[in-house]
Amino acid sequence: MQGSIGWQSVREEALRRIRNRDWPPGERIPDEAALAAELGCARATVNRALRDLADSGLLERRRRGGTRVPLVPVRKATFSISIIRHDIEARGQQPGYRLLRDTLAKAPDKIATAFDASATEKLRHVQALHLADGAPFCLEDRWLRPSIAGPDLSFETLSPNEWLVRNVPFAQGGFSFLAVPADAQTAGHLECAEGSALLALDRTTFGPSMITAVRLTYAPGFRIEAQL
Amino acid sequence: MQGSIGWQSVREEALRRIRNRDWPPGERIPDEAALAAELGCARATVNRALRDLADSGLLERRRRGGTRVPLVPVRKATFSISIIRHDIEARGQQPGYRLLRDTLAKAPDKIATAFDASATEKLRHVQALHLADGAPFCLEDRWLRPSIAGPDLSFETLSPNEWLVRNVPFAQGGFSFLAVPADAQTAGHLECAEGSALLALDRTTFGPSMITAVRLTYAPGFRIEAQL
DNA sequence: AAGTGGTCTAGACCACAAA
DNA sequence: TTGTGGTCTAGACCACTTG
Repeated sequence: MQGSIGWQSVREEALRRIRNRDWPPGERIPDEAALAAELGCARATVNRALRDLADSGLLERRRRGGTRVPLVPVRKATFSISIIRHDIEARGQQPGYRLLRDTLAKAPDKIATAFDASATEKLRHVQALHLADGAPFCLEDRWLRPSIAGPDLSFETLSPNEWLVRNVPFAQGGFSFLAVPADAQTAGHLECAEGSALLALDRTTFGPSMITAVRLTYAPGFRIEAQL
Repeated sequence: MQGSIGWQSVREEALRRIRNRDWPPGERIPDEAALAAELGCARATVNRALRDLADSGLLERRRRGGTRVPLVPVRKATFSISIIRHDIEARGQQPGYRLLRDTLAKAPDKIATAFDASATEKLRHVQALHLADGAPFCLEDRWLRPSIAGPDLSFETLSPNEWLVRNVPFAQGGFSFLAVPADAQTAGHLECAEGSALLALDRTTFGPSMITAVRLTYAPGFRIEAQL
């Protein structure tokens, strides 16, 4: 190795050796000190490079056990979630928005349980449609703890999605993707046939206690894409 | 800050200040040298912590521009993709496998184009069913370049998924999630109603040239889950 | 022009797990 | 026990980009 220094160069060289089977799957590779000597850089630089590869699942590292090329690599993919309007703009389309419903209502058991809400407590239930170039893009069906977003906060022009991202950021949560058949109401809003297979994203957000639960149901044809 | 040292402690302290609005969205935070002095550690340690938060989308960093709490945080989630059998085992279920089809055939245009295959070239077409506790879990529908997996390689007992992960690792590729209605054949294999909404994962893998394209169609109820 | 993050270095100590 | 990665430190230079 003689190319320009830098931990990224070290990573690329290591990646080359992995793909090239110079370092076969299951085998230990030279330790950091040896690589540093061979490549003419500090051990910390090698460490940074190998740690990065390990984070990507292309290497396994263990104290005292050394670094190995895994027999079965676990590739990791990442995708970003933020403001729906930005996603639409990123597709080169004109975003639109329409509030469909904004009421206080008793949530279904599943939701109420997640909120740890009492049997009679009402939650704010908001439904809104996001549009791309005027066509339905995504149906937002959200339950909100009223103490987070009081009645004086209107979602007429600003979607709950965007308000929350801007005002209740940095919270914890979980999410899951699933496929759902379009029910009559959803089919109407998304202008598709009832029973259509739709991609949905369920998401919960909580700080000290539950803040919001939302299902985003996307119009037919929508894909979540990523690179390996 | 007096807790045990370590870059993770610095990250937690920074995270606390972000969530606590000590560092409000849009504002610049103290530079690395200042934080290092305040927290009583080296600048490199602060750097490691803040870089980690920036990688998660919780901070924005720019040379000369300083570090800021973003107005609209972009949360990043990661999920792993590897061997289907392992996923089933991780759910605490007994994995099973059945080969349904293994032929040489002309691929549909969309696939053939991805392979850059000539009009008459045939590709290996494999269909297999993955089972969890004996029930259908996932239908694997794969096209393979024959030069990668010759006819002497049988997929009777080893799924193409697993063979590829073990023998053609470290390749590049892309993938996407989508929802599809179950066609008659898929419904039969997955033992669900025709037209059911199913989660599918399309994936392409290529090295110097296209290696394989696969669609994994999951049984009803399957979810991809992740934490924020 | 100058301030800030990005990175490298050389050395050190520690934690962990394999031998 | 001992070798390996994990991390910290103090100092240095550089790259970018903002004012």
